[in-house]
Parts: sequence; structure tokens; C-alpha cells
Amino acid sequence: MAELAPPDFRLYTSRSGPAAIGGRLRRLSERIDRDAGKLYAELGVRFEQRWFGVFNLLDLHGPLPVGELAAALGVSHVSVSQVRQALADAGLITWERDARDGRSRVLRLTGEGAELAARLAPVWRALAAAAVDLNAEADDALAGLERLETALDRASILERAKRLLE
Amino acid sequence: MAELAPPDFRLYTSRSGPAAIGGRLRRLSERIDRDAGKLYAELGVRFEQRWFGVFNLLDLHGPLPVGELAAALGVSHVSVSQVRQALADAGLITWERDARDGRSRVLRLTGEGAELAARLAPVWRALAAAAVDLNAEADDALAGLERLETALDRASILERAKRLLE
DNA sequence: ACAATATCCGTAAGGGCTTACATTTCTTCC
DNA sequence: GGAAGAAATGTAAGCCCTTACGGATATTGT
Repeated sequence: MAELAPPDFRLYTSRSGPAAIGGRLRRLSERIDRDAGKLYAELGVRFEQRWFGVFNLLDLHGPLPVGELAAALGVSHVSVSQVRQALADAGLITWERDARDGRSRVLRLTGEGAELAARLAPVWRALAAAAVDLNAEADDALAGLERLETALDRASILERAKRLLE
Repeated sequence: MAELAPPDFRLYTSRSGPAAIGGRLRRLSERIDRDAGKLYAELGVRFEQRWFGVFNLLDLHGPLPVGELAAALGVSHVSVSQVRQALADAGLITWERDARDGRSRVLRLTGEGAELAARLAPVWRALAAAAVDLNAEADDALAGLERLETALDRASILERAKRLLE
């Protein structure tokens, strides 16, 4: 039985199209997320990486409704709603109905939340700097991601594949 | 209240380090996976994209145990085990104990599985070609991913951030 | 003014991966 | 040859997102 060690794996996946791209992207993102998470744990801070988007945006911008947070972060309102719940349970935010639109819930940092944001600021700076560092070392791989997104906007994998199937 | 439309979003995330990278990678991968999945549905084939790795490797290489599949695909044995269950339920593979090592379960395609693999071959070729196409249009963004992986192997985000925090 | 529609948000369920832990079966080494 | 450790796999639970659907509130058209 032939050996199938990592080098063969790289060869294998690089030959296998979208599954390869998708899978690699996913693994990379998990690797990065998990790493960021470890940092909070090591610092003894009760904070989860998935909270970052909502929390940081509230800190930078001030109070915002769920929908705008979702749009700004590029995720579903459901995802924001779940994070809202977790952040509220942790005492970092509160929310209230918008006076002008009863459907809307406006989220804002609590005092405790603002304190934590201040305390985490240097950590986030370090993480951001680490990301810049990493990206530089990878010769601006992020620019490639951007190009990938643009190319997908022009024509999805589905469209391309269907075109090629005819 | 300021507008926070997608252009602002791009600006925002591009400034925000690993959360941005991680999230973008994840969204991209989901976009690609979902697309590939739609293709099977449109062709009326009962096949899920997450089966691809295991299924295709069994097709290319012949029978393999769970552990080797996991190593070759770069995922956990648990993930392979779950796919195994699904593929078996769909009648596409069977498995048996390895005669020489009772701990090991060797997976192999059924006749039905082999037939499906043959039927899907052109689809996979089209998907692979679409991926190549996409990558070319994005000026070899995949090379950037490779560089990102290599850079992360040298020093994780965690290590880099901790170094910068001192 | 009021029905029809659209919008904002919430809950439930699921997808695809992971880690943590349990089980079974080698392998080693006295 | 038996105990101790290693290895292959399985199960359970969790993570972080999603879609599907439902309820409450605004808006629009007549």
C-alpha cells in the first residue's frame, strides 16, 4: 500500500479543484481563529474571537442596530443575534428598542464592555500587526483573496463549471 | 447615523487583522462549497460536496483505511468517520476490518459507488477546470494561499502576536 | 383608513468541521 | 505472558456559521 504523506497530499489537493480551494480556505481560517482565541485564554480574559466583529464595531462606531451590524460585518442578522445574546450574557453589551422603529434593537457597550474594549485594545493591535506581518511574509496573499472575491463576483464556480460542461 | 454599506465594510475588515482574514477565508470557502453542491443538485445526482475528498480518493487510489484517508486529506479521522457513515448509508462504499490489524477499517467503493464515480468524472473535470479558470483570473491567488500556509508553519499568528505584545 | 407587503429581528434546526473522551486492538518490554 | 503504553476508530458535544420560518412593526397603495 502506497504511503500518502503530506507532500503527496499537497499534490493531491492542488489537482482537485474547488474542494481543494474550499477546504484549504476553511482550514486556514480555523487555524487563524483558533489562534486568536488562545491568546485571550492565555491572557486570562473571558472573550471569544467570534465576538470580535460586533464588539469592536460597537466600540469604534457607537450603538448600532442588529441589521446594520450584520450588513457592515457581512454576516447574517442571525449570527449577530447569537453574538448579541452571548455578549449580553457576559455583561458586555445591552440593547433596547429603537424609539423611532419598534422593530429595531440597538446594541451598545456597557461600562464593563467599554472597559474590556480598552483593555483588549493592545491585544487587537498586536493581532492586527501580526496579521500584517504574516501577510507581508506571504507576499500580500490577501490581495489574491481580494482578486478571488472579485473573480467570483463576475462568475461563480457554478456558472463556470456549467459553461464548461456544454 | 452613518451609513455602513459594503464598501465601508471592505475598508473596515481590511483594517482589522486576523478576524478579517479568518472570516473572509471562511465565507469564500462556503461560497465555493455551496456552489459545487448546487451543481450536483441541478444534475439530479445524490452527492454531497463534503463527500468528495474521501470518495474521490477511494476512486483514485483504491481501498484505504480511515486513518490514511484522514492524513491524505488533511482532516481529522472523525470527519472521515462521519463521511464514511454517510457514504455507506448512500450505498456508495462498504468497509471491513483489516485482516492484519483488527483496529483498522478499510473503506472501498461499492459497484454502485464506482458507477457514480464514473458518472461524476466529467463534472469533477468541469469543476476542476472552473477552479483553474478562476484562479487564473485571480492571478494565481492560490499561490498566495500556499505562501500563507508556509508563513503560518514558520510562526503562528499566536506566536507573532505574543512576540509583538512584549 | 386599512389591507397588502416589506422590513427587522428572533428561534429552531442543520452543516461540516473540530476537540475530548471511550473502546478496541496492537506492540513492547520486562 | 501479562502489564503498560501506543494506535485506530468511534461517539458525544461544541463552534460558528447558515437557511427556514414566524412574529412584530412600518410602509405603501388604493
